[in-house]
Amino acid sequence: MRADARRNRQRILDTAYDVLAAEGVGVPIDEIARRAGVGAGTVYRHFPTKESLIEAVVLDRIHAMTDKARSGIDFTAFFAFMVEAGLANRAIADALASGGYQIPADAEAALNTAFAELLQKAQTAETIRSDITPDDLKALIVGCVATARHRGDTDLVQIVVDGLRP
Amino acid sequence: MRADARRNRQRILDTAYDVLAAEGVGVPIDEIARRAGVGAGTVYRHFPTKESLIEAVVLDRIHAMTDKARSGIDFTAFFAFMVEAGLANRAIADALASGGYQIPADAEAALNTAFAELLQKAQTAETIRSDITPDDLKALIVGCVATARHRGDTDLVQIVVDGLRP
DNA sequence: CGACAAACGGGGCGGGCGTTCCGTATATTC
DNA sequence: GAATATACGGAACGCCCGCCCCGTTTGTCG
Repeated sequence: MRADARRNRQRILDTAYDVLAAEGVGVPIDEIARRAGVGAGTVYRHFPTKESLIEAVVLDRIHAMTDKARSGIDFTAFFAFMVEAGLANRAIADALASGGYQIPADAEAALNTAFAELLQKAQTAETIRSDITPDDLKALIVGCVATARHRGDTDLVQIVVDGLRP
Repeated sequence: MRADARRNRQRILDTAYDVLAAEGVGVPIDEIARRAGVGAGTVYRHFPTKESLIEAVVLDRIHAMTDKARSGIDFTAFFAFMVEAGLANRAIADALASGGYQIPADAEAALNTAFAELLQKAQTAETIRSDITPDDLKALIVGCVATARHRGDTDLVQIVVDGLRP
């Protein structure tokens, strides 16, 4: 692979990350190309469809979330972290909420596992109600992101966390 | 106004209600026109823009919500009713969540007042934490709709309601 | 029934956006 | 430095959708 090609690929990824986080998945490819200082054709050479570009960007965030869940973080803090991530990154929120973009199965499975372990630990420690499932939590996070976006802050997340106590 | 014009106007409104509820605001006007059995031109004669048609449909729902709030309903039931309404009607959910479509000021004010009174009563009766504002509640409803849509049911709403107790 | 205004329908226009194409430029190799 | 493969940019294409236009139809009224 030529050096300029590799450089451009990285520039596109970095720019796409910023623009998608700020604007969400509705942003035109031309806009990402313009801000990255390349032509639209160059974007399409590296990522065959718009969807594949978004997938590449989202995948990186999924990995970050998985790492966070495995880092020994406390459950409540992780919940807050996820909501912050959704609030800061419209593309992530869209991808999680609508399910329109499918994440590679192994990456999603890894996140799910790390996620379930964290929940299990919190339930064993009786911090969280035992009748909550990982799927429940994902749905609640999606809801908290919507709430936080509507309000502009994450203050109300505490209410949901309170409701999760045994 | 000619009889056929009035009939068509009503058909368009009824159809738009169904289609918007099912598909959300992204649905093309042509689709609404087709299902109503009229041409697109006819839709635009009655409603000068797409936005004005959506507004007309949403306004009707706002009135229904206001009536419900004034009906002496119990707070928790009203909360559930609002979430159900958002779940059943994507256009309502979009309109509430994004704020992209502005509702006539008097209709919105009436809903807000009825809403605040209901909350006030619940707080006086010590059913709901006293530090919650009407705006907080609206944001939480938006979040519950997102959660419910993601899950397909409203089971998790109880968690938020639990978190609202004093 | 006839005349006229009102309403209808759907083809068409314009703008936006995803995607492709190709003439040009540049990195690499010898 | 020449030859070649690789990559670049942005014009162009096709599709979708909101909105408009106008020839045709239909309701209304004397």
